[in-house]
Amino acid sequence: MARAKSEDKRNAILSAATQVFAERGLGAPTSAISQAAGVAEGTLFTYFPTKDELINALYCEIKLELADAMMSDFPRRAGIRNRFQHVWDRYVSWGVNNRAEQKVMQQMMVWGGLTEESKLAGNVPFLEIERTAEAAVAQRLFLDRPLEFIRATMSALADTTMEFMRRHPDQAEQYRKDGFEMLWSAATRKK
Amino acid sequence: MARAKSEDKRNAILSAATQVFAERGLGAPTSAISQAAGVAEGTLFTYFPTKDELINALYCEIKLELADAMMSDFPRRAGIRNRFQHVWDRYVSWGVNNRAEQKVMQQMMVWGGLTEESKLAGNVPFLEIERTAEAAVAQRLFLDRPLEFIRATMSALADTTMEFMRRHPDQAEQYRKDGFEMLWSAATRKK
Amino acid sequence: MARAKSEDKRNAILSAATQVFAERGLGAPTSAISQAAGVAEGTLFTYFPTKDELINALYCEIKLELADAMMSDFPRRAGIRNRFQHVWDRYVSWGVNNRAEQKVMQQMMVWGGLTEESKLAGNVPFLEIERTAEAAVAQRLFLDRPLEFIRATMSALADTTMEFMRRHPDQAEQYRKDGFEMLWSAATRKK
Amino acid sequence: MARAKSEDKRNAILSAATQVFAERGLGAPTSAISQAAGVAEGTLFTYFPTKDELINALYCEIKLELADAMMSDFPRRAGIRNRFQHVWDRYVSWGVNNRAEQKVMQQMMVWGGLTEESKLAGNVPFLEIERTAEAAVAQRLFLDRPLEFIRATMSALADTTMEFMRRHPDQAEQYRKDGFEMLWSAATRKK
DNA sequence: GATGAATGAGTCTTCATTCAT
DNA sequence: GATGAATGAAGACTCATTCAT
Repeated sequence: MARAKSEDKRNAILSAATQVFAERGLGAPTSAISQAAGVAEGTLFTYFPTKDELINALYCEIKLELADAMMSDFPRRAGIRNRFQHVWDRYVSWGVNNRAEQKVMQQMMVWGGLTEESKLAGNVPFLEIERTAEAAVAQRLFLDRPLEFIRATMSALADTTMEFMRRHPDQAEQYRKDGFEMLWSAATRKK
Repeated sequence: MARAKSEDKRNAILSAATQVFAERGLGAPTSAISQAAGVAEGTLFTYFPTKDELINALYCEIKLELADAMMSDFPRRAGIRNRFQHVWDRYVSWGVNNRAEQKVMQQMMVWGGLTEESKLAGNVPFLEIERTAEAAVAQRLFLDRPLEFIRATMSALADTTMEFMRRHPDQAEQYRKDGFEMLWSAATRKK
Repeated sequence: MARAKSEDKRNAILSAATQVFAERGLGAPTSAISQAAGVAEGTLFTYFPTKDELINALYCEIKLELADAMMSDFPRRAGIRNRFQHVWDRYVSWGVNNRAEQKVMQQMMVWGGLTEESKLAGNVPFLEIERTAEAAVAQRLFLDRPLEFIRATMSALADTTMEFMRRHPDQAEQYRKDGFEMLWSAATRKK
Repeated sequence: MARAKSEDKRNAILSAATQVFAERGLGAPTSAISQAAGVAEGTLFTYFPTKDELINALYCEIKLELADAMMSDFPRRAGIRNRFQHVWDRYVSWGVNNRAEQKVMQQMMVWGGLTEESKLAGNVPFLEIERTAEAAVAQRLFLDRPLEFIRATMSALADTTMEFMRRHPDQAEQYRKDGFEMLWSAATRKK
């Protein structure tokens, strides 16, 4: 095979896309992305045949990155609360430190072009959390709600929490803790 | 005087914009909107000088409509929990019954072009809720968090709740109640 | 007849058109003109059925005004040089004091839409000058060139002269005199 | 490297613009130009980012072409009269043979969008004429008028002359000579 | 007659995608 | 594979003109 597709270039494009989309929205031109990535306009299309596929790929990529941040050192043997606490802490930290990624994520969620395939792929890395939640439901610790509902709730509370952590960096730690307490109160069964 | 600018036509355009944006995103062409509204392409621009201004106007309009739905019959004299329950019920009902509006709302929130003016105007009708929340904080019923944080949390939980009410209409009632319990648990101080 | 067309309004439109065209070129929208004239957009079209006809009418109007400035007090009985001097002085003075009109004139001359009719009508008031020139040619005082050529030359030299009078108001008088000398030297036969 | 920007294509566009503008005025649509140039509508904009910049570029181009026509074989060592005669002859010949360019030139002069930069660039090639005129003034051959005044006069007389040469091709030679005599008489000091 | 909202063809410009080099 | 010029289908917006009031 002649010159192989370069992983570096692919990453440069995804990374540029993140920055550009975060600043200008998903409507930003592909030319802005290729420029930011330091490659030619046409090159983008040898890595991603269409803009839509680029966005879908970026979605999966960010989800993977996020999963990596959330799930590394996941305390499989710890109690349920600690496992959730771990996930929560990692999630909001990631969001605060990766604002561009998080902004783009939000835009992708209201965008119309995500394929089912991408959505599914994006969820895979979070199965372990689902399993933990299932356990919590089984133990009658959590309300018996669909897992998706729990995930959506966590996600929503986390977004809000991140926003305030960013705005008030000096109280970030407090917001993170409070946020988790809110989540925990919301999710768990009252006696 | 010549034909006066018709309130009907203005509404037709805003209404068409809601449907079109909900289906195709804010990137949808203005021509699709004028067509859906049954007016000429140019007419749209006699009512809204630019697409951005149309979107901003639509934002204000929907916020107003939502406020109307939420705040009518607001039980000013009831207890705090009842007042929030009222707001919550109205909000999620509105969202379920006005999916297009709600979808467009979500898109506008991640769009980059809302003016500060629009944001301010959009918040005015919700001042009474803010005051109720202030009272709750003062009574040490709610955690002492910024009002904005409380609002954002409510908004986030409501969006999630609506989504599930729509997907499972037969359990809609249950989701609505549970959602409020979650909100209440999240917001109030534990003893 | 019901309300007659108002001469005032017609004049207001022509006057506004002069200012607007001078500032923004003949491409300026008719709406800018009607606004400047203080009439409704549609009103313009009851006085001038199309934009082209407005421009043509304006051409005639300005030519008439110019003729009036140039030919009033024309010294019919004076010598040829004095008669030309009179015309020259009046012409450049008018141009200096009516910059907008003169600017619009220049634009109309390179515009493609003047009708033959307008051009003819515009020339009528200047017949007396032509006749003077004819006399000068007959007396072998002027070179035997077409009258049009003489007029064009005068016009060209005058435009240049005006421009410099405007730029250097303190030497305006000098430029006017010199300009005439140049014209006279250019037009008359050398011995 | 990919296809390089083609000088040919750039020229085709400028050339097409000249024809189209000459026939329809500067208000002519860019689409008419790209069509006349045999390129896609979008291509025009890879060579000239806006219509205004196209017009400015065309202005510079035509001025350069004109300078080339006027200044080649310029008899630097000849007497002042001969040097002017050379310039005059070349100028009017160029104008007669390049009517479209000359027409467009006239339109550009009354257009509002020429940048100072373009105006300056357009004048550079004519510096040698300025120097000749300066010499003539120094020798007290020419009236002591600003160089710009002399240039404007020459330009004005030349435009008139060209017009008549075109209309009466059989007497073109005569008009050219007479025109120069007029210019010379106008410019030089009377004894 | 006067008004100004309504119209829709026309304008400049953008941009995802293709393809010659 | 990489490049960036070429393409042409949109898209937002303008404007001369019409016509309901």
